[in-house]
Amino acid sequence: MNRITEKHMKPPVLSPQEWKLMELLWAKSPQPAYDLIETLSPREKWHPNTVRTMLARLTRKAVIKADRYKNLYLYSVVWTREQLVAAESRSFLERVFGGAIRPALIHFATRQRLSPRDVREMKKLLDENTDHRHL
Amino acid sequence: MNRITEKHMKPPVLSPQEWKLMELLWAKSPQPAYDLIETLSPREKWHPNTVRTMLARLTRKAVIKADRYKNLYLYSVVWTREQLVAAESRSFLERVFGGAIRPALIHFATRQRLSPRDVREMKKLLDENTDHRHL
DNA sequence: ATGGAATGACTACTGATGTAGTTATTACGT
DNA sequence: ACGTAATAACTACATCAGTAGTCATTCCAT
Repeated sequence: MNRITEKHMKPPVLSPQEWKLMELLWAKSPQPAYDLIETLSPREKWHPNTVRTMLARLTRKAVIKADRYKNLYLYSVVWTREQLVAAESRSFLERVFGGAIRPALIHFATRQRLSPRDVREMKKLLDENTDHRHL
Repeated sequence: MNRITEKHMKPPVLSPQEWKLMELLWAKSPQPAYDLIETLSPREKWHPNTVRTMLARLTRKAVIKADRYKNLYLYSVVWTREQLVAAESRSFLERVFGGAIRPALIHFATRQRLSPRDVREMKKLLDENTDHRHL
């Protein structure tokens, strides 16, 4: 199997299905294909080969790596969840909000009733991230 | 040209290139293909036929509509920008944050230094969207 | 009425994604 | 040492996105 693991690259944007697989690997890594299939076959109704194909492709794209152990591979993450979230967010902001965070924040803040606790937390975060040199 | 315009459907998720085209149509609608090509060919270096293909596909997907005028079509939007932003956001939240807005807000709020003005505005929005019946 | 430019329609090709079938390899139990 | 079950590897195929070439139609100017 191809094991290109070019580091110091930007993490890529993943497809919806790939995210589901990755969530499992972030929860526990490394894992053999078998375990992932065990989890995903019932939950997502994926054929075992489908899981294997996705693992192979993610490995080729160096999103995960595969270490041989006996007759099987142990798959592990290469990027942290945070790195991939950041990549996905950048891509999303770029497409939808022209790269600007402010309108995105506004969009999300106004889209859903937030509990007073959420609001308190958000305000705290906002304070911590205020740049007072600005303007 | 196919003119399925099934209304009362969920707006679809668009590709990055499609967003660029749509931005022009939201800025001015209707527009003939020619005008869009004029704008996009230099800016995005798209071949005229590429623009036409995208217009045809967007029309088939009922994201825009095409009204014949003489020997050409006038393209106009079917969905508001807000509706498409909402669809894209849902898809993004689903993939990356398991559908939860809170972690997304937190992610964006902590990703960038925000100006005091931004923070004031955000706090105002948060207050307006606090659901006091919560919890 | 006719020919040419503009426009639309159709076709094509590559790469990614989602899904899974088929074949080859390998490690382990007997 | 050998057969078999597990695993990996390879192949397949549809759909969509991105990009653009080619063929068909149509309107207008002469």
